[in-house]
Amino acid sequence: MEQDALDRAFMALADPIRRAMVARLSRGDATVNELAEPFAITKQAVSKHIQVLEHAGLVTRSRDAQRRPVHLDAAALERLTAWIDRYRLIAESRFRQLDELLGAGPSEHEPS
Amino acid sequence: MEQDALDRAFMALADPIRRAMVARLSRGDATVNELAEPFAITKQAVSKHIQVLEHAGLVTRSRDAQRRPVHLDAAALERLTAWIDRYRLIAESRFRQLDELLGAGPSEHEPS
DNA sequence: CTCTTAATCAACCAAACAGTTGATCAATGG
DNA sequence: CCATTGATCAACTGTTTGGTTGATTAAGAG
Repeated sequence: MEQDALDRAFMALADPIRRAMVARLSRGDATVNELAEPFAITKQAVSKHIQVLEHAGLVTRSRDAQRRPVHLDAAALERLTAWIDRYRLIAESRFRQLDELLGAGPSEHEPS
Repeated sequence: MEQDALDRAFMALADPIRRAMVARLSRGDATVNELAEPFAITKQAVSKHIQVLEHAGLVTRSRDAQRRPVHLDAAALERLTAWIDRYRLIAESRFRQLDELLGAGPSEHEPS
C-alpha cells in the first residue's frame, strides 16, 4: 500500500461520521440517503464524506437506477491493520526480548 | 476507546512523517533530534508531530537529563486494529454467508 | 556563572478542510 | 414532455493544519 493511499485511508477514518458510515456499511450496502439519515448535516456534506471514503479506497460504488449504493471494501481495511500490525508486532517482540533478559527465564544470561 | 481518541489516533497516522516516526519507534525509543534526522523540516515541526502522536495516545515520553525520549505504545496500536477488525470481520462474515448461499458448499441449502 | 545541547513556546502564514446554499445532472414514472 | 427522486457540482466561508522564524526554558558540563 503506497504512502498516499495510507494517508487517505487513515485520514478517512479520523472522522466520527465516516467511521459511523463504515460501521453501518459493515452490515450491508447503503445509499447516500440511508447513510445520511443518522446525521444532522446536509446531504451534500454526506456525499463529500462518501467521496472521501471512496478516494481512500475504503468503499466502492455501483449504480442501481437513480441510486448509487455504497459498498465497504473489507480488503482495504485488512491492508490498514496489516500496516499497523507490522510495527506493533516489532515493538511487542522487543518487549518480549527485554522481558526474557530481565526476567526469570531459563537463559545463559543467568547471574551467579 | 472513545470517539475522540480514535479521531486523534487515526488522524495522527494519516501523515507519512508521523507514520515513519512510528516505524522508527517500533525498533526502540528515540529523542526528538533522532526522529527529526531523516526529514527536511525544522525541529520545531518535528516536535509538533510528536505532540500530535502523544496527544493521540500512541506514544509516551519520559525524561533523561535534557533528553525527552519518545516511546511507542503498542497497546494503543492494538486498540486501533481492534476497531478496524471489528467491522472488517462483520463485513467478511456477510460475504461468507452469501458465498455459502450461492456456492457449492455442503449445506442444507443444496438444491435437488 | 557561562556555554552548549535538547526541546518547547509563541506568533504568524499559506494551504487544506468541513460545512453551507443554490443550481444542476441522471434516471425513472405518469 | 414534465415532475420527482437521488445525488452531485460549484462557489463561498470559517476553522484547522503544517510549516516557518525567533525567543525561551531546562539540564548539564566546564
